Parts: sequence; structure tokens; C-alpha cells
Amino acid sequence: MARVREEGIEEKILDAAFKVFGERGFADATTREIAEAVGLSSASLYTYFPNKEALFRAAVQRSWDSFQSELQDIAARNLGRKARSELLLERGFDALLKAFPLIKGIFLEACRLDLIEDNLDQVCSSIAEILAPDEAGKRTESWEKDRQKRHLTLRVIVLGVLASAALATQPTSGDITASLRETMSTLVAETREPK
Amino acid sequence: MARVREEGIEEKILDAAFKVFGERGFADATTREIAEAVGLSSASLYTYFPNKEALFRAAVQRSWDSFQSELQDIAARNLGRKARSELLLERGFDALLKAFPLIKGIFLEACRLDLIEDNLDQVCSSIAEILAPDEAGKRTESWEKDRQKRHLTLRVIVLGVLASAALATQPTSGDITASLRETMSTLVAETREPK
Amino acid sequence: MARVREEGIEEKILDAAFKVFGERGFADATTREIAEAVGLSSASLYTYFPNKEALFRAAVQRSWDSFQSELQDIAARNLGRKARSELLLERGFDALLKAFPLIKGIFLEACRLDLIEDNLDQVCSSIAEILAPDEAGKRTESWEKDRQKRHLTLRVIVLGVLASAALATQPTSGDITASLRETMSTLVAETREPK
Amino acid sequence: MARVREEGIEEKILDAAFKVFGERGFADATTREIAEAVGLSSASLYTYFPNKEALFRAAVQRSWDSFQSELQDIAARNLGRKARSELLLERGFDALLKAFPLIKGIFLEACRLDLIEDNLDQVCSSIAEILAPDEAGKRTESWEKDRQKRHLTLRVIVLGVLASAALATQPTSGDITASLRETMSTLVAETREPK
DNA sequence: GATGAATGAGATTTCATTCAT
DNA sequence: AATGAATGAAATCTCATTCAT
Repeated sequence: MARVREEGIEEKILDAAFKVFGERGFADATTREIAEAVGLSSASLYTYFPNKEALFRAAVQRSWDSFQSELQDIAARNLGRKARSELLLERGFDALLKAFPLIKGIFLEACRLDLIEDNLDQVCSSIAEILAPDEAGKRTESWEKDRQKRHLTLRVIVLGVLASAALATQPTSGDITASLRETMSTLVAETREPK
Repeated sequence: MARVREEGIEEKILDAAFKVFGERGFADATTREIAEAVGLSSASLYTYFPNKEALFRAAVQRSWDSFQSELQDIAARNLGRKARSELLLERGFDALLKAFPLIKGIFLEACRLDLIEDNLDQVCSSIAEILAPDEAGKRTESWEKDRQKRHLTLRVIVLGVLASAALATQPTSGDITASLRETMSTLVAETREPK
Repeated sequence: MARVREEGIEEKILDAAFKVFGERGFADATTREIAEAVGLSSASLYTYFPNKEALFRAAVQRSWDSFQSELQDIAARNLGRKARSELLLERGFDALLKAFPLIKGIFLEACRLDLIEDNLDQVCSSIAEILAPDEAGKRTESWEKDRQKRHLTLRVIVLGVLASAALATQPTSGDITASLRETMSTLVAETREPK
Repeated sequence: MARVREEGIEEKILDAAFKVFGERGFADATTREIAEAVGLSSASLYTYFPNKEALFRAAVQRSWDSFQSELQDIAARNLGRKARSELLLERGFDALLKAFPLIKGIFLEACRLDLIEDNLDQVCSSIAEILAPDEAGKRTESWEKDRQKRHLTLRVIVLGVLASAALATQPTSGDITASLRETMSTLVAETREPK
């Protein structure tokens, strides 16, 4: 009865929101930009979502749900552990990456990535130096070969610790500090001899 | 006996900026709130910093520098690898935690932590299930005992991967995908048998 | 047996408009709310009325017409003055009350009644005090007895004067001022001795 | 220390608010118009009042307070009743008129005054006819002479009743109906013989 | 150096109204 | 006739930033 210009507009809006919130973060993203990405006026967004916050939450939840269902799917398979692990790394990762733009928007302040990037590498290098074997060990072939890999591993660990701490509402509380210290200790220890 | 008495309004402002940006993120923080925390009017901030952006960058850099110098200090010591590692975990961690509030501000959108928190645990549980040994192995004492520890380790890895990907300007690019996949593979493999 | 069955969507709309405009006032009332009260979409109102203003005017006029025709009816009867007066008070009042919701909507800003209410009673009390007889007179039985009645009468007069002045496009013009002053003088004089 | 362009800006804003709200009513009035009347940008209003509502309430209250204090002043005088009554009519009225613009704004929907005006006169004429003496009485000189005055008196009574009912939250409730009917009865009775 | 005052720019949100179906 | 969808226009309110004092 009514005009039905296109179908799945709600999905399109969520896609655009996903993208824009991912690029700008919540506060910096404007409803106008999202609307324009869909080809609507910003007023029209309010036909589908009651406000910016609701749109944001809907987009976030859709990402998580999609990622989550992929993981559940893998977990439910009748496979041995090794096979499942491989599946996780194979398919789970794609799902994760698909969800990233918005996750990034949730917890990254856009336009400031460079600030982390630049410094993070310095920090990692310092840590690498700290963890490096003594002069002799440094010259083994395998050590040289894995430099790049070790660097990435460190990045992940460091960022993981950063993010974990950031998520804790009281990062200085003793509990958090202790757990993270132990966790990192484990990881570092295990990364020690990458033969 | 020089008059170094009142030196440090700039420092005070940076302290306040550190705190407020950490709590609110860049976009949500207001110059007014920072100024009030120092006991100034927001107009007065402009005597010391040309604009909000510069103030933010100064506060960020100061944190990183402080953390960084701590690390350098450890690295420069004349100690064996093991000792240095221990130092890192001991002192580096404190430095890291000191820098967190703002780092959290850089890359966390305040008020939305719950969105991550809730879903993160689900994701980790799913992954844990995927990585779990077969029925027999699950009943070993050591496996039960380390449940909590494994959970934390996983959180760190997952968050680390999340953050790494978020940092990459083009998270879907093949390179990043490949490296992260490999990195995670390593970590997961090493975490496999937490005896 | 003509099919006069569904006649009256227009009437239904006017009923709803009557109610909603009465509750919210013109500016605050939304076409959506009126439409929903009829079970239509707001777009459908435009089938029957060219715009919000026209709908409002139609609803107002219908009320006044109804009231007016009731009065004319009474006036036209072949009765003595006293009988007509009684009829006015009996039937005219009901008609008036029926029309009120919208009249209230015309000239009352909903949600702000409290602003008048609170202050009006103070004003009336002050006036009552002014008009009160001297100490001796205040103690007569009849004076005590009629307190409530006097209060209501005053309210009506004061509100009447308020409304009259409000209706005048130039309330400060000499004419209006003079007439109202005289009118109020008359009323006050006549209310003087409530035996 | 700071720039002090002019003094009493708050008062000026209240004056403008008084005027604009009086002309347009709350919902129709815009902060922009008020600001422009003072020679400010609308953003500047927020230096003095936290929001439109607060500005409105401040303006209203100032009017009532001014009127009220005038009345109290008269009531407090050491005069006989008659003298006070005269004072009321003389000075109280001026105060009332001074407060009107906003009172009008409180309870009048601007731009719709004509709707009341036109119909009110018809209603009053009808009522006048109803209350008129029989044919013979109508031709007395005094009756003719006072026509204008009677009309005004009626207007006030009718508007007063209208406003009273409008103020009642449930105008159809038995109590209100009864009280108003009685009040009007009294007034009408007293106006009966305008000798 | 410090600041109250002022503001331009801009964001979210509401709503009467139009239009294709 | 009825309506979901779409929107232009406008309103309130926020905030980084400027400036006279």
C-alpha cells in the first residue's frame, strides 16, 4: 500500500553505521554521515531507529552476534581438538575480522591510531630487547629468522594487556594488576624459546 | 633557593587532561572539565596550549615517554636475561599501569565498556571450548586447577588480537590478516598444554 | 435504509482533534497523536483537512457553534426572564463545559497550569483581604459562612479580567484599561455585601 | 577582570523573554527571537539560564512577584475598606496590566486570539439577550445607556468562567461544575438590575 | 596571566507535509 | 482512500575558541 522504494534498508543503515562508527567512534560519528552513506536524509534514520544510541547498539550487537555464531558453529562440530583449533584459526579469524571495524569503533578513538602505532613499536622493541638472549644467542640463525614473528607476537601480547587493563574499571586495583602480571608472565615465559 | 615554587601549572593541566581524557575519551571530554579540575577557567587553558588537540597530544606523549623511559632503563641494566625479565614484569608493569588511564582514553570510548565486557567473556568461553582437550583430558586435576588462569590468558590474547587489528588502518588487508593469524596460532599452540 | 453507516470519519477526526488540542494546545499537539486516536496514519488526515491549522480551526469552530446554538435555543424560547436565566445556568453550562476541552486548548498552554494556579490563589487572597470589611464586620456569621463562595467569585472575576486583557491586542491601550477598570469596579461593588 | 560589556543583561533578557513569550506562548517562542531582541546570539542565553524552560519560568515569576508585591503593599496600608478598594482599582490595575503580556503568554496561544474574540462577542450577545428585561424594560433610558458597560461586564464574567474551568484539571468533575454554576449564578444575579 | 562573556558552527531530534504505491 | 517512507526546515542545546578587560 505504501511506497516501498527498496528492501532491506534497515540492513543498509546498519552497514553504514557499522562503517562510520568504526571509522570515527561513537562521539565523532554523525548521523548525517551515516545517512548520506545510505542515500537518505538524516531525519530518515529516525524511521528505523529511535536515536543515535540505539542505532549504535544495534550495529554493535549485530557484529558480535555474527562473530559469536561463527564460533559456536565451530565449537559444535564433531571434530578432534586439533581440527577445531585449525578451524578456529581459519574461519573464526575471518569472522573476527569481519566484526572488527565496529569493534574498533567501540574502543578506538579514530584519528588517533597513529599515536598508539608509533609508540607501540618502540615499546615492543624495548621489551624485545629485554627478553632477548645474551649476545651469543642472538646470533643463532633461528633467532634472526623469527624476529618478525616475535615482534608481532609481542605486539599482540602488549596490546592484549593494554586492552585488558583498559577494560577493567579500576585498572590499579590489586586484583587486576596481579592477574594480568601473572598472565603476561605465562605468555612471556612460553614465548621464550620459539624453536 | 631559586624560586621554583609555582613552576608547574602546565604540569597540573596535563595531569588533569590525563585524567579527564582517560575517563571520557577525546571527543567526550570537555575543556571546561579539565580546566575546572585545575581550578582555572577553560579560557585559561589557551595560555598554555593552542587547542584541545595539542593538549591531548601533550598528555598522551607524556604518558608514553614516562613508560618508555622506564623500559629503557631496565633494558640498559647490566643483568642477565632472566633478571631483566623479572624486572620487566615487576617494574615495567607498574609503569604501564601508570600510563593506562590515558591509553584507555585514547582507544576506549568511555561508557561503552559494558558492550565489550559482556561479549568478550562469551567469545572467550567459546574459544576455550574449542581449545579444550577431549573428555578424558578435561578431567585431569591440573586442567581443572588452571581454568581461571587459562581464561585470563585467553582474554589477553583475544583482546590483543582485537586491538592489533583495530590498530591496523586496513584490517582486511592480506598482510595483517596473515600475520595475526600466525601470531595467534603461535600463542594458542604455546598455551596448549598448561601443565 | 440508506447506507449512512460509515459516515463520519471527518467527525471522528474532529473529535480526536478536539481532545488532543484541548490537552496539548495547538503548538504541542501533533498530527500523529490525533491520527492515532482515530486509528489512522497522520498522512491520512490530509485527505480530509488541508493542514494542521485548518483542522484546528474546524475543531474550534464546531465547539463554539455547538455552544452558540444551545444559547440561541434558550434565548428563542417564549419564557420570562427569570426562567430563561435559570435555563442558561442549567443547560448553557453543560454546553459550555462540553466545549471547554478545546477552549482550554485554545488559550491554555498545557503543562503550565500550575504556574497560574499557584499564584492565582495568592492574588485572590490579597484582593479578598483588601475588600474585607473592618474587624467588626469580619466576625459576623454570614461573612464567615460565605468565605468559600467569595473566594470562587473572586477567582472568576480575576480570571475574567486577566483573560479580557489578554484578549485585547494592545492591553495597555487607554480604552481597554478604562473599560476593564470600570467593569471590575462594578463587579467588586456588587459583590461588596454578600448578605 | 573579564569583559563586562553591559550591566543588567539578565534583566534585559528577562524583559525580552517577557515580551516574546507573551506574544507567542511558550511553544511558539524561539530562543533565537528572544536573543535577537536583546542583541545576543541564542547561544549566549545559556550563559544566564540553563534552558528555555528555566528562562520562561524566571520571566513568569518575575511578573507575578511584581504584581503580588503591589497588592500586598495596598493591603498593608492603614486605610478603610473603601479607600483600599479604590487603591486596588487604581494602582493594582496598573500592576496587573504590566504583568499581562506574559500572563497572556502563559495561557494564551498566540495567533488564535481572533478565534476567541469573534465568538466571544456572539456568546455575550446571546447571554445579554437572555438576561434582558422584557420588552418594556428594554426601552428605559438607563438600560440603553448602560449597554456598553453591561457588555464588558458580561465578557469578564464569561471569560472568568471559561478560564476557571480551563484551569480545573478535570473541568467536568461535579465539584467544579457545581461551584462555577453557583458563582456565575451569584454574579448574574447581582448584575441583574443595573440601575 | 586570567577570565566572564560571547559566539559560530554544528549535532541530534521533531514534525508537518508530500508522494508513490 | 490509505499509508509507509522520506524529508526540509527548524529548534534546542553544546562546545571549542576568541576577546576585551
